[in-house]
Amino acid sequence: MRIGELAAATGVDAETIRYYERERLLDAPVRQANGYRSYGRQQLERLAFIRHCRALDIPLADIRRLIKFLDRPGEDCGDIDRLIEAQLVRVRTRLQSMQALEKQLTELRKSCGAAHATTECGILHELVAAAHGEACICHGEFPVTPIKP
Amino acid sequence: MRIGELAAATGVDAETIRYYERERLLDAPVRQANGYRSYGRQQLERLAFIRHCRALDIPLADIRRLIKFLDRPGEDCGDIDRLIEAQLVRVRTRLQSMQALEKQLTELRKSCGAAHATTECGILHELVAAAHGEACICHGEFPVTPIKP
DNA sequence: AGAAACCCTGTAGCGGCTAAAAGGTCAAGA
DNA sequence: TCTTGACCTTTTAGCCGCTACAGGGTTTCT
Repeated sequence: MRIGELAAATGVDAETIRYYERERLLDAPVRQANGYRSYGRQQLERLAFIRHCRALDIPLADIRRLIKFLDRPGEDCGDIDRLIEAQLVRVRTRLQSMQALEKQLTELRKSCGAAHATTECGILHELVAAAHGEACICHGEFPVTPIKP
Repeated sequence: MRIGELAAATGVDAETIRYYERERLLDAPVRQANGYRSYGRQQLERLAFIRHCRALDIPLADIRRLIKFLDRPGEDCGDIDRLIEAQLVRVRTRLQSMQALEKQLTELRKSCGAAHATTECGILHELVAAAHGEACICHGEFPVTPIKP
């Protein structure tokens, strides 16, 4: 299997496959006489494994660790468990901030009334309000108080 | 106000402030005799505006556009409306994929039973299953079917 | 024979910072 | 006065996970 065929079989761009090789997630494959990469079923399965992990948004560094577990089995499963747990925590954290964001933007959009000149735009006014230190639906951590003169 | 004071007043790293200047989100400030940057209240408010937009995850390119609206008011508000709408769409899309991810990882974590050798690790088995083309909770788009020999 | 489709390597770009290197400036303390 | 240390300056490179060239070689189709 050449790289293009592997790409077609997995839906992974050929450039990305070469990138994974550079990043040592895939072993360097055998080369044909002309220098073309040649892949077998094992490499295809490993690539599918990588993409599956990526679909779970697991970082490449963690995938490298998981691959080590695959290659050297019989070791402690707890590390894998912790790795997945950490990923779940990351995802949940981002999920929460995304939810907050969605709420804030929905609120913000409401404030655009019928007016059509930017001077009267509720959205812009709402956004600028933060800069004046007014109470703001989105952004509380660092209220910007005017500097003493 | 020197850059460190502006940083302290807004909670924005001084490096980030210089970065915003390079990216032309902040105007180049007046310099003191010694070459130090000197900021006034206007710059502080602009920085707060930028950070507020960033808290809404609005990309820097869009923030540049919003700043233009601030500087040249009286124009069409519809553009602002569309910009925020687009941001809301982006956020909602990501929110949905985050939710799917959370579900998948929660499922995956369940599959780690009491076994503690990696050979028996349910998580690893589940992850590898994708590579064998088995039905998989997470990853359906490109089922990896073995290559014909 | 020539065009199109594939492959190779190496390098640079994306966004939004963050950090480090290598130096200049200034106020307070020994 | 000298030194320490906190600040400031610039330029440059790194992070992540790709993606997209440029500039070549090879193979396949017509």
